[in-house]
Amino acid sequence: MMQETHGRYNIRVLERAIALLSLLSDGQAKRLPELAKSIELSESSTYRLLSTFTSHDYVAHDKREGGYRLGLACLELARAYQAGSDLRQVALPELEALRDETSETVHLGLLADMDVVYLEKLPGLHAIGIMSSRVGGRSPSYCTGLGKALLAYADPEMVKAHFDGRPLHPFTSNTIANLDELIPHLGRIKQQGYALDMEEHEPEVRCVAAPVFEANGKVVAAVSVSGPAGRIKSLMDEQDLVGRTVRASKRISRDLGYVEARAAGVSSKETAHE
Amino acid sequence: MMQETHGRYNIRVLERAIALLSLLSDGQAKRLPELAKSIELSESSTYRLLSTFTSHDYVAHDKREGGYRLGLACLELARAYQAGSDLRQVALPELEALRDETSETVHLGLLADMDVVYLEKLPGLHAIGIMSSRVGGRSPSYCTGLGKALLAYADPEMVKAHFDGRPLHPFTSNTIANLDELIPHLGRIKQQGYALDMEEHEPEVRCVAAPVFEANGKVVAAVSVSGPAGRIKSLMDEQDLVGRTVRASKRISRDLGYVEARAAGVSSKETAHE
DNA sequence: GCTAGAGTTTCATATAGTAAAAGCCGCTTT
DNA sequence: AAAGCGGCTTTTACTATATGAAACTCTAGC
Repeated sequence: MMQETHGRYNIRVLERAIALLSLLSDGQAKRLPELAKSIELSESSTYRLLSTFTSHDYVAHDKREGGYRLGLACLELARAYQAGSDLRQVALPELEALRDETSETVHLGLLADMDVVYLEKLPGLHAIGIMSSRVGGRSPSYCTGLGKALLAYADPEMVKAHFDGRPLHPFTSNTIANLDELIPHLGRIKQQGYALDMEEHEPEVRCVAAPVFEANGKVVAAVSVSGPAGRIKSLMDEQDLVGRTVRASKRISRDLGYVEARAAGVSSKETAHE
Repeated sequence: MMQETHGRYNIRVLERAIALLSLLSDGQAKRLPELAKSIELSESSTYRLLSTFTSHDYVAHDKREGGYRLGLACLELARAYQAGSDLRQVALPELEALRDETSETVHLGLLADMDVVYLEKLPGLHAIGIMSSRVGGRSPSYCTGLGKALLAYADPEMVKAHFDGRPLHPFTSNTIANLDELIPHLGRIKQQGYALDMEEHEPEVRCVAAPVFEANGKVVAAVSVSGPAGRIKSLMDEQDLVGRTVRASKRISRDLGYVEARAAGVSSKETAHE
């Protein structure tokens, strides 16, 4: 009657159970009393939640240093999620081709709560451990190639509403840390059909990104190629990196059932480009 | 009073909720009536479970083809699990070094229900998409390098009990598909400290694997290098692949706090080899 | 050996998950 | 079109079951 966490007719215990998983999602082992306090539940009840999770390996009790952590079943869930993802299945061959063409790191990502979440990462040949992104991990959207490509096609009102008031942290001197600048910038990205990240998140790292459309015409994901500023610049100048990236994203879109230019009037207003 | 699913004092709803996730873990989208039938719950209650999961993105409702799938939160959980895993953190640099030395695919895995589960995979330079293993995925243990290295150090009674009666599928003509052969074979692996997979799971694919010990002396994982039979043979003959693999696994063990030869009598019987 | 703090179990009570039933789409069928 | 169907959503009344308090165990530290 006060804290309407989410949804409308959800099951309480499950909500709390999920809250527990979220608490454990920072990777730190946590003790029972702390967890109980955090989800505002008695220790005995919290114990039973953890216990249930533990017997299914979603949570593990760390004998060594005490406390609870996430368990192996979490990994297995993710593999299952990926196995069931049409998008990933369809995109993978194109991503591999793009990586092979460029030798740079290729990402597939989507927007979740206005953050970028990485769905797939194919490390470039030279970039073994240097890129910090991880599949399932998040990055800010307003200052990354993937993020901007996705924001450009999101509902502008939603974008404004989300970032309004929220400070845009200027990671580098190139970061567009101002909503009034960002909005028209996104407009331009939508016009041209691709986004660039000119060292806006990390110095010396640049990136080219393009949106992926699903059959209903919505943008569901984006593809990017990123690497050291110098090499990305060369690839853009000499190898048509932008074109390659856009073409890869279009092939994925096509394989998802998207048809680019719907010709005549099936319904009244389609492809309302600008 | 009849079906004691697991544990002793677990929370019913959570058990059912977890059962739902398991059902969805084959990647196929499933419809409400089917799910309800499978977990033996009314559709309305099943709906509320799914609904709760959905509002937290653990489950997604597939508009296109109908039915429910796993959601994005599953991916994010896995990333969190990996972030919190000491083992993975410690092992990663060594795995990278091993991959760079050999240019072949390197795996880190552990035993779960007598199967191998992959914790990490670093694809070899030449083996882009050819190896089917995925992080979080499973493989049989009795016919893989990782699996045999792990089984060799597991409780022999457990191993026997698990495989007894269960047919060992002969994937290739080299597969040890017989428990009476397998047990002594595992004994030899334990003696020599490493395992070989001589095309026992897939033809033309060989593998060298070695166990990783944690501080308390238990084997928690294993490391492997695998690739095409010819290249693996060359690496073994000319580059001491076995030695490299064993040394990498020992470095990881050391970094986990394991001390190889405990000298004098702390307790009565330590390092009870054989 | 004693204390403290984490983890575990028990039990009575009321909360909250349950099934049934009815309503709501978006299909296909007639 | 209208009717029928199947998957999904919402409501309601009932009671199974999750809950907190309290008692208990276990380990580690003083």
